Amino acid sequence: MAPISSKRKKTAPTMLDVAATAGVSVATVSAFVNGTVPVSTELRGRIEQAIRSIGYKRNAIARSLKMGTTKTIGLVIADITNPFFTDVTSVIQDVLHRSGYAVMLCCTDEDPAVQDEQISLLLDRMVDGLIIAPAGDDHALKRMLSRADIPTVLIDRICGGINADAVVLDNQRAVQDAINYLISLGHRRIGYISGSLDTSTGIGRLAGYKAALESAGIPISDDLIRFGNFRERDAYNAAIQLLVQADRPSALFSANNLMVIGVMKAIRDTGLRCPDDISVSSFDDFPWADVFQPNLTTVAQPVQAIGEQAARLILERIAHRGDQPPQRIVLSGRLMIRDSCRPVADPLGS
Amino acid sequence: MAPISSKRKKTAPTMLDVAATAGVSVATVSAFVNGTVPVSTELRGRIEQAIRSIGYKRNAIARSLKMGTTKTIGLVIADITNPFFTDVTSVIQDVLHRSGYAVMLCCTDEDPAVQDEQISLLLDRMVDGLIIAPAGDDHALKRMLSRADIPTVLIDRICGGINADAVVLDNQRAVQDAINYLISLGHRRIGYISGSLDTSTGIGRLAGYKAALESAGIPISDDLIRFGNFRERDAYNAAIQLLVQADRPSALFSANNLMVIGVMKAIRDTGLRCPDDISVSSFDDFPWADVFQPNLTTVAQPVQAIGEQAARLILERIAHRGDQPPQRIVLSGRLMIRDSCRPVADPLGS
DNA sequence: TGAGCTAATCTAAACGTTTCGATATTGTCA
DNA sequence: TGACAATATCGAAACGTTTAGATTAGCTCA
Repeated sequence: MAPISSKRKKTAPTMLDVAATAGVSVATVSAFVNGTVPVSTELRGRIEQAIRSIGYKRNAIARSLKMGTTKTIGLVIADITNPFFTDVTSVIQDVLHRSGYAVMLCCTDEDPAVQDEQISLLLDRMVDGLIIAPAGDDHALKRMLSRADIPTVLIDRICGGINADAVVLDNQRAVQDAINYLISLGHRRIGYISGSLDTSTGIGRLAGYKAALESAGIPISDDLIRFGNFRERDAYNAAIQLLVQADRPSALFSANNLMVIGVMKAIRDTGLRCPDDISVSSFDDFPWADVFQPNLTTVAQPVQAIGEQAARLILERIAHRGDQPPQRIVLSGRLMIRDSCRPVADPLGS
Repeated sequence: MAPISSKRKKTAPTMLDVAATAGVSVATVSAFVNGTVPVSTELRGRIEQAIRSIGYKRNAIARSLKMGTTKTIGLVIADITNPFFTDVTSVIQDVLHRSGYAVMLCCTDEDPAVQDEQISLLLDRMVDGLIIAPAGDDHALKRMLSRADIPTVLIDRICGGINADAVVLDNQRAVQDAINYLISLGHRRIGYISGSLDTSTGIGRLAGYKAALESAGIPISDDLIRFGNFRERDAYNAAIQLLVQADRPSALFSANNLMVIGVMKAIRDTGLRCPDDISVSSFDDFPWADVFQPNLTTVAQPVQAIGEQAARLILERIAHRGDQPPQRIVLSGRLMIRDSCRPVADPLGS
């Protein structure tokens, strides 16, 4: 007898198979597998044996369909290549896995259009919750979220009109501290490489810069503010513009980690040296910041706490849905003073 | 009339609802939504209208159950915090999304036990394929994979006994080139901070080191080889050991990016300076390597190509299952010479 | 005019679970 | 001994799709 087909469609064993070989009903198998209802030791043994012998594994898809829950969280960030998001992702992933949740990762590349697409993809797949670092202040996003009515927590950035839990930094205060430090070193012409003002972080950080100058009585000049859109390349161009000015700034602050690389390249390419010729500081810390020169003075974000809080919030929100009003958790940055900033040269040598 | 329940269980609209409001059967709706079978313009209009009016979205879970495919790929890596994996993840993510696949991310933290757990999680969720950078050479992993019979591609590392597609680097040659470069600068005592020999990368890179020394006629000394297990902290300790030796090495090579941070910290903490007192080179490049001092000489991996090939292989394997024998793609590293390595000091001043 | 086609639509059975309500099997007590 | 719980088990109906096969309507052509 020839085999029916050489390409046997190997179907994974199901509960039905287990039930058959153990001589019980599928309801009993289900009860045993999930421990929802007591099963006699007799049957328990037979089922256990059957499961082992045919190598049964519960099908999570079928379960999801029936239960209406996928035990999966969608994580939407701008760029997995950015160490800040990487660190946060790492801890979120860790915490959620420990609670039995899987994480679906999506990167928006700071583009609201692809963000909408990605979120739609996650919604289709019926994720139980969404953790989003929103790119831009997008209507489509708001509509989708309010429509889908899904537990959501915003991280890093908030978004007007989205009434969700959020964990963010006190960006204004953090930058203000950093700029105050520069001012305390005698800097008056401080260049600022800003992120996009479509994000709450871009706005908050710039506000911190302005507040610091203002309270020190230093006039705010648009000549000293350039936009790097949180990208290295744009920041490079922005920094070049500031550096070739006749009266160039004595210090530069970059509103995130990606941009400070561009800033340093610009400094190198204009033949300047940091910190000798110009001081530099930036938002976001690096693990190598205190080994490679110049040791950057940065604003470190509490990435561990951000990730933990985000994971906690989404789990709570899933457990209790709309019982409580949205929470907003505001954390503080920490100024890490190293040696990329020098006191401003005193022409009088006093 | 009081409402039945104030907590209306808002159920998402289904195909049945669409069918009802459009006055057609669900089969027709399905045909329209998927474009599998021609539908008259008349009904097409009615269905389109109905979908818009009740805000219908196809339920991907139900679809997956029926179709046996989730359009999801599991990505299993050691550590999302490592820039190498981050870069590769980013491009894999990108390519797969473009093909309509979602990516589920799991981190093993280099621990075979959690690796098994994570893969089991992914298998439960019926991912259509797996891209793995295996941690260790694990039986449980092999058993799971051969049992599950799922399209798999290995990246970065291979694993004896797993007969899957793979995209790896020619680690031996890459390290050999780097060590040859050090030798060409006159170095004879070259310290090596190795990764774990449970991984093919750990083995291949160490082999490169040894091969280079051997072909230069330099004796291989165990005193110059220490294990950093691909972690910063372990590498720090390993480097300290090498640096406090009476006859300390004149150059150090680190087998990955995480470890070289530890190495640099060790150099700093023993009061030495790179490259003046000691030369340093390492596997894996950094985006900032040419702006911060010392500008590290590194072996850059073609991360873009690795990610693209991995994504391509998994898609092909999903499309054609077991038709073709497993492919192994071997890419080459590139030595990026900067200035963390100096010619060895010549005591005779010749 | 009606047999034979084609094309569009529908009916109903899966996919692999969970779970409600029903049934069978005990043991307890009046 | 019969009524009544208390338990353990089972049967079958969902969950929201896809799709094979049946049905219907509209043609063509002998």
